[in-house]
Amino acid sequence: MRPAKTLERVVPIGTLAERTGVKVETIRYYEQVGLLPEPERSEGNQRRYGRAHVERLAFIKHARDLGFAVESIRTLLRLSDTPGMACDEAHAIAAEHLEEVRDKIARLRSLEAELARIATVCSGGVAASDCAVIEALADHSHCEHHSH
Amino acid sequence: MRPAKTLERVVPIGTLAERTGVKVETIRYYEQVGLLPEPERSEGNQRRYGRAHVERLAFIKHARDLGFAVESIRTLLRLSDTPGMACDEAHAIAAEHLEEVRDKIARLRSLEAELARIATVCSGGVAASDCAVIEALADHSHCEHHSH
DNA sequence: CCTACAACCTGTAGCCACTACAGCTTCAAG
DNA sequence: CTTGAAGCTGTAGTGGCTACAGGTTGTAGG
Repeated sequence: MRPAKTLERVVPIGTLAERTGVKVETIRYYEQVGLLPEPERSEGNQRRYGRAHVERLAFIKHARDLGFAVESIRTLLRLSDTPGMACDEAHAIAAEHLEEVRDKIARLRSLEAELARIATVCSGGVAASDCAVIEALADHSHCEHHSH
Repeated sequence: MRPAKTLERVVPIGTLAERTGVKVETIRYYEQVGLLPEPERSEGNQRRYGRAHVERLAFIKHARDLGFAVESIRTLLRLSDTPGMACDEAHAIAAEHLEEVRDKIARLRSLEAELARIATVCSGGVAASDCAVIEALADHSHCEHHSH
C-alpha cells in the first residue's frame, strides 16, 4: 500500500489541483504564462510536482482570489524570491490594488442606486401603459444622477 | 452652407459616434452582433444613420453604462420593439442584473476588507524582517475570514 | 477641376484569465 | 494484460471591445 495522498511529496497534476483548489487546465496555463515553474517529468512525460510547487501555487491562488492581476502576481512572486525583499514594492502593489477595488465598489454602488430606482419604479404602482424599465433606458434624462 | 451637424437628419458614423459617445469601432461591433440594425449606405458604401439609429444607440449605451450584458440588451431591445410590451420580462432582467451588481459589491467588499488588513499591517509598525504582504499571500491561515 | 487629407471601409488579431474541447499517450489497479 | 481514469499538446472559444493594416470615399480649399 502506498502512503496517503496528502503525505506524498511528489504528485501528479490532478493531485496538485485537488490540494490547491486550482483546476488542472489552469495549472498548465499558469505554467505557460510563467507563474509556475516547469516541473520535473515522469518517464512518460507527465508533470511531477513537489512541495515547493504546492506552496507557490497556493500563493498564486490566494492572490488571484484577492483579485490581483496575473502580472502583479508575477512581480509579487519575484519579490518573494528575492533575498533582501523590497517590501515597499509589495506594499505598493497591494495598496494600488486596494484602490482599484475601492473604485470598482464606488462605481458599482452608483450603478446599484440607478438600477434600484429603475427596478423599483417598474415594480411599483406605475401605470402599465409604458414600461418604466424600457422608458428609463430609452431616455437618459430620467436619471437622477448623470455620473455614469 | 450646410445645416449644423446637430440638426442633420442623416449622418455618417463619425457623427453618430460624437452624438452618442460610442466609439466608431464599437458602433460597427454592435452592428456585427446584431444590436444595431444595418443602416442605409451612401453610393460609396459608407453608412448613413437616421434619427432612429441615434435613439437606439443611446438606449444601448445607457444600458451598457448600467452594466447590462449585450445579450440582455438584445432582449430589452426586442421587448421595446414589441407593441404589447412584456414589461414583466424587462423588469425581471433589470431585477436580475441588480442582484448581480449587489453580489459583486458584496464580494468586492470582502476583498476590500482582506486587502485593507494586509496593506495596513505592512504599512504599520511591523518588524521589517519579513514582508507582511508576501507573508499574508503565502499563508492563507493569516486570513481572518476564509470566505474568499 | 484637382489635390490633399480626413474619414470611412473590411477583415483580422489582440486583450484578460481562463475554459473546453479533440485526439492522442501513459499510469495504475485488478 | 486489460481497462479506464488521468495525463499530454495544441487550438479555439468566452465577452466586449480595441487596434491595427491596407485599402476607398467624401469634401473643402485652391
